[in-house]
Amino acid sequence: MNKWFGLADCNNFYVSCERIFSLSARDIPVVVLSNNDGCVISRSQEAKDMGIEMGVPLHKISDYIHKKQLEYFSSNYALYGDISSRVMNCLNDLCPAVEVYSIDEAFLDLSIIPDEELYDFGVEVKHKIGKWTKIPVSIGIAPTKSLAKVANRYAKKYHKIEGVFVIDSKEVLEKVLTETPIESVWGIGRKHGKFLKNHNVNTALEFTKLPENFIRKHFSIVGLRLYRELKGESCLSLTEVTDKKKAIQYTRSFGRYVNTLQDLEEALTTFASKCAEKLRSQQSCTNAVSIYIRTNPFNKKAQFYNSITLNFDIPTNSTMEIQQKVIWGLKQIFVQGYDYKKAGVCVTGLVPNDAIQGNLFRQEADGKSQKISKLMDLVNAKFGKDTITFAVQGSKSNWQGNAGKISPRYTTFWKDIPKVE
DNA sequence: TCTGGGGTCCTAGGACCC
DNA sequence: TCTGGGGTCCTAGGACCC
Repeated sequence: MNKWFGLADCNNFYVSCERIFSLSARDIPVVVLSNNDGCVISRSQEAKDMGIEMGVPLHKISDYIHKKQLEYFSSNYALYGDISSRVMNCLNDLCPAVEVYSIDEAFLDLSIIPDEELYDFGVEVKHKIGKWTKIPVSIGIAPTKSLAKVANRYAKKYHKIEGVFVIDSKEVLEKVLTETPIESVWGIGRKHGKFLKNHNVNTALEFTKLPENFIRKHFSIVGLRLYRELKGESCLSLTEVTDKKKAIQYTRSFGRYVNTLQDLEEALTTFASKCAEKLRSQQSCTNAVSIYIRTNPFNKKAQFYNSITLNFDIPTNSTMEIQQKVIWGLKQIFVQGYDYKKAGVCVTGLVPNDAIQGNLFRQEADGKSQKISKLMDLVNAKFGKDTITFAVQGSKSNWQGNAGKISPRYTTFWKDIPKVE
């Protein structure tokens, strides 16, 4: 039996989510912006055709917006997360095995599908997902994960109508690799792309023709695996169960400049609380918390960056304990006189709740703050996020980011559910 | 005026031990 | 004062991903 991997990838995912509910967004070019309405992170096909690049800042496309040639949305992760899980549920219903790879992508194990039925199977999956969720999906199918990625890109680029492409012969493989620029191969980033081009390697095919010694010499084990996968040898298997996260962070740019210790403290304790919530939801505790604050590198004013990492005697996921460390740490790194633009909290050294080593020299971690955290989770789950927060987190008004045009939480918040009248 | 956020994996190098 | 080699663990930083 041959091994077959599929890669299902939602087209222009965030824009497609917005278009489910916003009829007016269906007929004109649309983009979705990053947090804080900073830059473009998703584009409709029409927006791509206009020449709008991924990652351009809002102010560079404001002309189009003023002239009403382009519509934009602030990002709405509650919506995208919910639509994503619907798409993934469909894939789980339709496919033998699924690995959710990102919010808009999943690898499929299609080895049990007979070779001659792969293409039709892909088309069927695509149609059903379109029908059930209204999200357009492209599917690439090939003998390795890396080649399924290549096939997917090829489907999007050259077979838009059907949206499915199978690499099922040596001839097809050669043709597709010839037409795949090296820098668009999964795992080849900017640095490696440049290096390869300097060595006259411009396509994926040329990469596979390099001698193995060259790969070993200039790339890590990751590059070697990619090399073999592109030649058709499967090195990456499907992983269906996702491990717990090994680090959790929460960082944000501020909506305006912040220069007081108090505002930074409000922001960082809010971020700390988000990290603690995420820790509890995956039943982990953290050994250390890092925080940083920084000015805006894009302006010409004096720049400042500082960070600190603090360890816990006993791993914790209590909001209060993490906040206390953060407040103490901030006092160490804060310097008056700068315009701060961004800050972040990161918890690392995560361990499962049930594997915590006690510290002989300290009493069992304060059970009270654990109980308070749990209670807050319950209340916030029932009445909506941030129903209860700690006073130290303040009112957010001085630092919270901009989200000028966020769509309603159509599918995850009772008040926002569309009504049919 | 206005430029995102959250991850993973790998490697090199230092500290430490025997 | 000189002097070896092998191993582990941890961390910082790089590269990449979506």
